[in-house]
Amino acid sequence: MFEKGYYLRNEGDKVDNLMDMLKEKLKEKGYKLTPQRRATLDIIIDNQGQHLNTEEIYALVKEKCPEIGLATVYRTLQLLDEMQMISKINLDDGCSRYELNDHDEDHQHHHLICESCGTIIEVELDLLEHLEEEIEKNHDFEIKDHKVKFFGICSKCR
Amino acid sequence: MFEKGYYLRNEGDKVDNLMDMLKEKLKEKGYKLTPQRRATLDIIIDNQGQHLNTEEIYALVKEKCPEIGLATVYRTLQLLDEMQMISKINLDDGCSRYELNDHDEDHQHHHLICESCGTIIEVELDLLEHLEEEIEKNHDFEIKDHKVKFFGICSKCR
DNA sequence: TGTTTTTTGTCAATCATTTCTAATTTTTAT
DNA sequence: ATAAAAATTAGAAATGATTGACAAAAAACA
Ligand SMILES: [Zn+2]
Ligand SMILES: [Zn+2]
Ligand SMILES: [Zn+2]
Ligand SMILES: [Zn+2]
Repeated sequence: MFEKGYYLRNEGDKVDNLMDMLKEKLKEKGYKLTPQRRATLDIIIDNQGQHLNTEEIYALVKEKCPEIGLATVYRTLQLLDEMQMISKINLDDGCSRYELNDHDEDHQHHHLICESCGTIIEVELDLLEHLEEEIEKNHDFEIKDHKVKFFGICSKCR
Repeated sequence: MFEKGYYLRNEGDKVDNLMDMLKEKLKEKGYKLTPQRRATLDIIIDNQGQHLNTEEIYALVKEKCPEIGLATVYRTLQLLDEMQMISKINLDDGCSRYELNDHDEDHQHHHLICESCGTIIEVELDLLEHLEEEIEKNHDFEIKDHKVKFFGICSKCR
């Protein structure tokens, strides 16, 4: 179900694997894996689960790659999104956030957002697949992707 | 399950009903139902199902209320959202869109967005309630609201 | 090596949204 | 009713995330 070579043997392999995946995807479109692009993906991998926004990513990338420009980070994030390495998340807080894509198709996750403290809890929703089948039948609509957010109050805030 | 007086006898009653509802909600918070606020809600009611953005709403409101300023429309939409008369929709097209809330709690709808032609299809998802119960148990998270979007290709675009 | 293509950094422009301010309307107190 | 206080508004300016322009740098090509 997944390309050969993408099974991980240990944690260290993970970055290499994702980087190789990116390299391949870029090559398909005639793009190159530059140090800036490498550094940006590195930061997102290192901060998995963090839902960083562009400025935060920029600040972190700058530590390893001080000459990088903000526009490059914007361009790179857009590219990584197109290559489906990352996903853009909108929390209605006035900026775009990003997270590493889970390349295991069985485990797409979604977000519980606490309206009190802002905490983001990740939740896996396999159940949504049944819903999708139903919708595809009823509306003759071919579903490619979905975004689901739940708003409420987390356990700490009660 | 719903306050007395909010059952509709005919179509004409609908606007009055929603307007009364708004008036009450505003009064609770010490706000007033001004002509500008009235005109803005009117337009949203008249264009139910349209998912208008702020500029579009501004243009339509201006026809009936030419002296209104764009900033007032922004403020009013924010207020109507707070009062839960309307909902903000984000389709990642660079602007906020709004739609009238369905005040029948059994029929919250969600959106199928065609990635080819941009058509928005509305779909009712009662099934999501089971999911919510599950999540509330598993994550000890009190769900107040949710936003669900499905992306794909509509029947016309295939 | 010289030429072309891609990518980058800087800086300016864009554009949705918010803030500021003085004027207007509404409410409240006298 | 009249004056002071509070809320709301229009219009202009400011903000802030994102994008575009462009010349320089890096990489691929011949
Ligand atoms: Zn919380
Ligand atoms: Zn996440
Ligand atoms: Zn379509
Ligand atoms: Zn809708």
